[in-house]
Amino acid sequence: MATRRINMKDIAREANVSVATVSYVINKRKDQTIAKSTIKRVEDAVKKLGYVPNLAAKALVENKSYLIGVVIPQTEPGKQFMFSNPFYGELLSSIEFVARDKGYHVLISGTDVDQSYLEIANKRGLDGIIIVGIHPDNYYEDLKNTSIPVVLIDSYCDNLPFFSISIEDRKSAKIATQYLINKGHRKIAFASGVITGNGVTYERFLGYKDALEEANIEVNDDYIYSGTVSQEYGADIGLKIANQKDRPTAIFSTADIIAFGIINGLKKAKLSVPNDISIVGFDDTWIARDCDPQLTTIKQDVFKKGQKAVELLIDNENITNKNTVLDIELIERESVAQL
Amino acid sequence: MATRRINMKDIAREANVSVATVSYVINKRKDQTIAKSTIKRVEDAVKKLGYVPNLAAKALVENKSYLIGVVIPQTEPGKQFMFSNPFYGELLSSIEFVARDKGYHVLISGTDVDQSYLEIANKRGLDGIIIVGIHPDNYYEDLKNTSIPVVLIDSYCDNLPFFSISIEDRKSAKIATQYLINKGHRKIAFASGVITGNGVTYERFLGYKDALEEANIEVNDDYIYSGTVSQEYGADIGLKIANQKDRPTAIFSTADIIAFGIINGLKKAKLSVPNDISIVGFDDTWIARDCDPQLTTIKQDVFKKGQKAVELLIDNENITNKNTVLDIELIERESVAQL
DNA sequence: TTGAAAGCGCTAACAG
DNA sequence: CTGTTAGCGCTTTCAA
Repeated sequence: MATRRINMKDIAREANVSVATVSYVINKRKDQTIAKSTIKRVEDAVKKLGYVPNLAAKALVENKSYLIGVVIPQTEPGKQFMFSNPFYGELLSSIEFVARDKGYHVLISGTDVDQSYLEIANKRGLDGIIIVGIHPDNYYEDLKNTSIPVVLIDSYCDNLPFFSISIEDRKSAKIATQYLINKGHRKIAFASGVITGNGVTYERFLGYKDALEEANIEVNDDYIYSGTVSQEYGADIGLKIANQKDRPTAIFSTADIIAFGIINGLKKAKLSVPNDISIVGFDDTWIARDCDPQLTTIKQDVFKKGQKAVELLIDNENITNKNTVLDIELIERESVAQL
Repeated sequence: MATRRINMKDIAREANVSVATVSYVINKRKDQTIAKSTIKRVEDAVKKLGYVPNLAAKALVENKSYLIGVVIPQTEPGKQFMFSNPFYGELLSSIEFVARDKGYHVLISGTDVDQSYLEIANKRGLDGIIIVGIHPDNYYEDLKNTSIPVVLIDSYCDNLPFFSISIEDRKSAKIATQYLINKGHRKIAFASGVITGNGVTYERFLGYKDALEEANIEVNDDYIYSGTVSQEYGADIGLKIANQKDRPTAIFSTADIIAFGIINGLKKAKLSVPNDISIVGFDDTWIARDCDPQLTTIKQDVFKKGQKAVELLIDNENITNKNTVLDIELIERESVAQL
């Protein structure tokens, strides 16, 4: 059998001090003054015996788990995380990196329809929860009844007592659309995932309309495509647009991956980007650079988004405004032509 | 301040029983016989007070964390998880799903060069570790010194005391290559990520050579492309192959995402798949279906791979052979032409 | 500058 | 069938 794990008592014995002292040394507590020599004895013992603190015990007494829960949207329960959109993978990556750097670890979960996430959160005594993307309303309802700090990423729920991190989705979409307008386009399509009231997609839809209105262009319902955030749906759109009677000359897509699909669909229909149709994407994930042509897109700082989320959870002492808004930037590449 | 969490003592008081009895009921212990009426009283109290067990306490006394660690390869520390290859996302998804179903949760980590993962594992008292992909040798060395069960996915380290899950990579690659040979191809290129001794890529390389040898085709070094597992590198290969003097007529790629890139690179060079060049991929991720043309590829059961990994960690009582080998299947689609 | 001891919430002998 | 109690490994008063 594996030998018993080394604990504080062992260190105390080895270093000829009490467990309290060991604890003080291990945690480098500033409010306790320990003799240099004692510190050294303890540290030597730790090294010699290979002591590693037991976080479960620490959690129990401190009532703090050093654990952050991240909820990732799934295509269907038990199926796949939405990593087909690279945005989520990049985000998770930055969350994990920043959390680990601060001594926290990341617990991931998919969503189950029947089981509330709250139970997991409470069982584990999570120190914070990061919810990515849109979820059913009752999901958020549940979460209201907890004292665990929650950060919503890419979800607009102003009335809820959660932190949120977002970009100016509406303005970003407006900028993207205006860019197209400035390039001489007036027949501009909108391509996105499902448009729901509390999601980024709706905001971006509003921004799209803002730009059109300001330019006195009427919104044409035939130019609105809304489905799933996938290259598959994008390819669908591409095909449909190619065969549309009064075809748009440009498309604003709310995700690079959709834009990517559109390009493929268009190619299949022998249309070329940007010669026949221009397109602007969103996110600036690696896909934008791997498209042919490379995608002009709205870049958001994914790393910062994850980083900020973790910081909000960990150092949320004196946060005044619960809503953090990050900057965006339009990256010009090759997918838009001047009309 | 948040009110104190409900604990067993509260339930015991409410239900007029002892904490031991509460524990027995909560855990539905078969070895204890409890009066129906008592059970009901306890369950009612649990519901009334909204009791949720504290896993940290349970972990402390049981010496069991119900936590499984998953190590995902990263492009660089602090950069991104390798989710640009959809395979990893799908795998993680299935691991999380199966684990949760069994009452375990999943802790994810990237890899740090300087800090051993072992420390995290020990601190958390992980019940199991799943290592995905290839890592530096010292990574595995560290892990040998732990009593935590380890499952290696897609890594060949026979001499190490770990479980492993794999497919017959060598045979799979041979099947793929033979398929190409049977279609009349003799100039067959090999495209992969870095080829290292303990990785799947090397095995697949061997399988590729096996098939060639059996067909008396000499291995041509000019046909071996080895770089990173990315669409970007694939696009590179595509371009290079297009301009190659004695161009191959077919390519076997060890990852769909590379194959996908190759197709794009080839297209850019005005070559068409499969008319000019045939290609077989590997994994059967969503990318294979989203390619144009759709990719003929080796399908591996990613869900089962994740599921098996979790099962090995949790129910590893009487496992006889440490190496689990899963089946594969060649999926015929549109990317290969008869010569 | 250090240590004794209580207790975090839970499980598991063991006793009744 | 149910309760008492001793820890699990750690932090933290409080006392020395």
